[in-house]
Amino acid sequence: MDQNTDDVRRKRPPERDLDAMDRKLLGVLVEDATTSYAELGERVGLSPPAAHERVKRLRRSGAIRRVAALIDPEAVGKTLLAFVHVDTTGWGKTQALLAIEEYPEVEEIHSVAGDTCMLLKVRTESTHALEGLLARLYDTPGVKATRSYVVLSTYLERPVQPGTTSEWPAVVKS
Amino acid sequence: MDQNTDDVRRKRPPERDLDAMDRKLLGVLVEDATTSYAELGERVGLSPPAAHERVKRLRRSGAIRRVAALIDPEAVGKTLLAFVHVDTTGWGKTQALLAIEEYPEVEEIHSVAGDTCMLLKVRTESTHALEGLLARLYDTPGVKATRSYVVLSTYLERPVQPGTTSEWPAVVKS
DNA sequence: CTTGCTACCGAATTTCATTCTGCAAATATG
DNA sequence: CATATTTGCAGAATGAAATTCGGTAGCAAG
Repeated sequence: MDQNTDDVRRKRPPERDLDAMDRKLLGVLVEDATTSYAELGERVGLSPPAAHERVKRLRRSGAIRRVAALIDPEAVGKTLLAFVHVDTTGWGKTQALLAIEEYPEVEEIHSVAGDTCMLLKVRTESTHALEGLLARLYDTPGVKATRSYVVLSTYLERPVQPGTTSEWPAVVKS
Repeated sequence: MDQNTDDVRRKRPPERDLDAMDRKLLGVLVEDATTSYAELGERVGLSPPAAHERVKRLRRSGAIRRVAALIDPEAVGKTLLAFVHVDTTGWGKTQALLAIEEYPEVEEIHSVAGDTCMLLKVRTESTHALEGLLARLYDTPGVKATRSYVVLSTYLERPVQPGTTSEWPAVVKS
């Protein structure tokens, strides 16, 4: 086998679909990724090495993007959360978008269908800092207008859930 | 000095402010929480036990809420993301809110200031599933109206960042 | 029936998290 | 100013966990 440097993962995406066992593993790891493989295996009915093997595959396949420490925004002074709708002059990878990506207060950037173009999730230390961000936005070429929704309380905020088997009964058989 | 029951850290929240070193540690752990303490220490200029000690404190103090596996939504079939504005009849911990919290598609619930009451971030497998969720919302007591913004592309999506020292020069001296 | 492959288990190995023991600087105390 | 007291850290020792290593059962293809 010549092949370029034993580069194993010749095909990333088609790494087979997730089965119920994978979902269970993801369910545990989403809640607490520090769970030992011993306990992990016990929780889903697998030996530690088997659990490890599957988790390794989930990481390689990209189903698990990464493992991250989730920070309390308050602890780092980010006390203000807001959603900002932005109207721009163009679509796609515009100059405005490239600029906005660099702003550290911005956590999310989506283009949306509706009466606006872009939707930002931003976190700042104060209303004053938010004003500063908005000022920068209006100075950004391509930004026409913005509309902000300041969050008063957050009742729920959780990462992507794996979902249960019962949720996808209508799978396309192809 | 009477000591109240050896209770060391008598107060959880005021566990001292984060210094630059803590920020650096958080910066690394937000990107990859599987980093070993050896490498972690090397990256920030600390011995493995010292790094461990500080991270332990960050966990205890709540600055690190938890460590989680971040899942690729596509991998679990959640191909559709939308933000849903909801107008309700009341405020705060209403009956509607309690019901919505149970919907597995809902990732975030915020109450916001603006021309709406609540803002949801929801992820479903299809437009059809979104319709199902909206139907459930309208059946929920207290829900008056909804307005949805369907996400076409996501350009940026990252967890809470620790921020750099240079970002808070205007700290209140008290 | 044989071969090749996949997913698993139990045991062995190695790596790393965690603990322990001073030590030094900072801070408080007299 | 001198002396306790505390805090944060490094190096070594310990223990637990990740990871590796055969070996086996189930299954599809030849």
